[in-house]
Amino acid sequence: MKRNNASLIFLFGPTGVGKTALLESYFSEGYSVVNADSKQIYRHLDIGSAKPEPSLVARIPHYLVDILDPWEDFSVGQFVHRADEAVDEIRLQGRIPVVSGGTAFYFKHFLYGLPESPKSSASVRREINALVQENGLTWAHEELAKVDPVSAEKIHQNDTYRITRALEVFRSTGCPLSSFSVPTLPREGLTPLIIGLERDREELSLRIRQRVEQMMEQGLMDEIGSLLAMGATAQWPGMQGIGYREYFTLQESGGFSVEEFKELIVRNSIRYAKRQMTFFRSIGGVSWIHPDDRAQLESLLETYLS
RNA sequence: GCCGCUUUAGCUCAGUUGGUAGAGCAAAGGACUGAAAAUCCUUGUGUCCUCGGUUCAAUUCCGAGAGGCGGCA
Repeated sequence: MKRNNASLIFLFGPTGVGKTALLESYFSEGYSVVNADSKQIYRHLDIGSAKPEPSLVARIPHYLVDILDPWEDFSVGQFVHRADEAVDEIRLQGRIPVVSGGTAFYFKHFLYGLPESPKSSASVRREINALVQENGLTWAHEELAKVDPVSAEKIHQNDTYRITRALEVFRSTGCPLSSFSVPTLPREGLTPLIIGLERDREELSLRIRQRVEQMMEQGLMDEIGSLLAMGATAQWPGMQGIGYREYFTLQESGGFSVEEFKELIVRNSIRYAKRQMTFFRSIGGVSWIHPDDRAQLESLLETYLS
């Protein structure tokens, strides 16, 4: 098997599809993994984020796992920069990088490159949030329409997140978000083998259910307990992850039963998996396979790497 | 056994003074310009429990039967 210096593999799929197991059996020899999962970058989120076992990480070098504390901010921009560095380093070692994870947004921008728009500013965002809080979302959308009619047209009036971001960009640059161009083609020299993992709905739901059960057995509650002891709040970026956020949601609404907690995690995971699939399907050039289809996977690798 | 209430979307229930029905939740589909496990959008045909009667027309009224809940025996 010849190793092309430009070789790069993407491995993605919805939560619970079986990415980690596949890494274990196919990519342990001569490969290094670059994590593309927005929650596994955080330390202390081991069980709830379904982080790979230490034994796997010991066998296959992993990059971008455990690089931040769960209260620290991260973004696609940082992901792309750090993933680029990781890929370079892996190649220097004569190994093949496998970008693996479930955050479709990260894959998209890694493949196409970042838009020209500026990175997010926490302080400006805070200001905007305060204004939105005070004057209401309708007002915010109208404000946006004044300074950036193109974005206002595209962003739905209920989409707090995107309205805030668009206003933030205008405030910090004086230019509308829509004036920054978005790349539509893969970056120069980037020709990865894109492997998408897919299972049918019932199969995936069942696996998600089993995995949540397993997380509870592994001590998800204890993990949350120690995060709380560290001062965790629902506002920590890491606490937005499924398996953690449900704790805060249920706390807020009063009651709390383990059964309820598990069911909520299962439901949110299944919904997330669906959103992931929608996003992944919009990425071009993907070879979709079932994780158990060894022959298909082997032939894809063979063809790509020779 | 008797009496009362109840049976409508996967679930909880509205509703039609008789013209074949609609909310919430669940579910399905979609979007994605540096927080993305985030944020947001769209989508409701279902023997209105069954059988019979009245009626131009019944899920709606009447009768019987069946299931559920409660009370009395």
